[in-house]
Amino acid sequence: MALGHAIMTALLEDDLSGYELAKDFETSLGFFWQASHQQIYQELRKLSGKHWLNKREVKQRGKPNKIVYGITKEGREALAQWVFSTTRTQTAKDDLLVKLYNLGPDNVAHLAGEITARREEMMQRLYLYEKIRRRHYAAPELLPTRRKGVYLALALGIQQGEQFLAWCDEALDLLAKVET
Amino acid sequence: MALGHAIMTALLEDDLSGYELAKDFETSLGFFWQASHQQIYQELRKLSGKHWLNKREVKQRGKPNKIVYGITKEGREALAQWVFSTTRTQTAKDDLLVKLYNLGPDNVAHLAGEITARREEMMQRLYLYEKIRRRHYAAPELLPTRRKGVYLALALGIQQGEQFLAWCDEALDLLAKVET
DNA sequence: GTTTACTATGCAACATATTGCATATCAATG
DNA sequence: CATTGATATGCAATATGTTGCATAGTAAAC
Repeated sequence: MALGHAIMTALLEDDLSGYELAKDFETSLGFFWQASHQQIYQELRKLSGKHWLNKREVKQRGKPNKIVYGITKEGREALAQWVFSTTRTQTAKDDLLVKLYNLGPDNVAHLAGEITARREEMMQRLYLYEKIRRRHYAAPELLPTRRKGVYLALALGIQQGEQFLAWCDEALDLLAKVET
Repeated sequence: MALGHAIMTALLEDDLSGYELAKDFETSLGFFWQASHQQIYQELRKLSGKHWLNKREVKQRGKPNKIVYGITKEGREALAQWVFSTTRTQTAKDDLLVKLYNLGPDNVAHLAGEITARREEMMQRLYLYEKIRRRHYAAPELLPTRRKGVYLALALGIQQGEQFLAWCDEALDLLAKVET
């Protein structure tokens, strides 16, 4: 049950509501783990049922009230234990690559379009993550331990992202020479 | 329903049984799309129910008989259409990165171990994929169109893999300096 | 003052994926 | 001749994830 652990990880430093978590999962930790709000709300109820999270309602002005969750001592312990569990190697599924196996004169243009769109998307993500790195992770060796872990995740995201951009260029180049 | 399309893609050139598909999905196309045999058998029945695949039993000596599936004309058409469907951006979930967010003096050693194991795994995959590239995709520009697509998928796998190795080294280096 | 957008949470149905088990043939090992 | 391992397919239960919809408050735009 990794989603639960991802959520608890996100709650290590700040207490957050489901809505805020869902937004976070679109950025930051969400670079490595995505989840929709439906999943998050369900999981939050499960986790607080296990007493791994506690909740409290926060009244707001100008906005609907929210339910803010925090990680409990039991939660922290469960999370710490989970880190030691053996992880099955990641899944890594990507429609685009399956589609590429079906490359043909009729769909080159479409696939080139998809690759271009992905490239754009990745550029935007990279911009965001580079900004975070420059601001908070400029000197990784000097960071407190936990932050070093976050830095490494970020570094992988950035490096893979840059790699992906280079691949997009190579792919678009090759596709441009395909006869339609 | 991308699993079905991945299966049909695998059947584009050869007719295969569920068992053979499951093995294939551990290598080659499985680099980009993984599925267990249970999933594959179920999906095969669904697909032949839709007449996108046909099946025939093949009697074997020294082994149990097998059911071999082939893609039908309707299947090819559905697959060709699917390529034009818009793909939601990939999910990309990885426990290891979530775990890294939990880096601490108590678990550095364990996480370094996990990274080392991943590195090993990737080395083996890379060896396999480099071999395939050298043998079949040495001159990408000269390949027939469909093969160019396969080449690009392979190239991405290789490049991301090499990138990952470099990251592992960086990570292990940084983790080695963490006080336990 | 009505529409649009953002905040905030939730249900229900369905699709997909995982886990554990069951079955059966045959080859090779010991 | 009993065990192990590879081939080959399948069921059932559970877990996880997606899609579509519903509700409701408030702010800002038009």
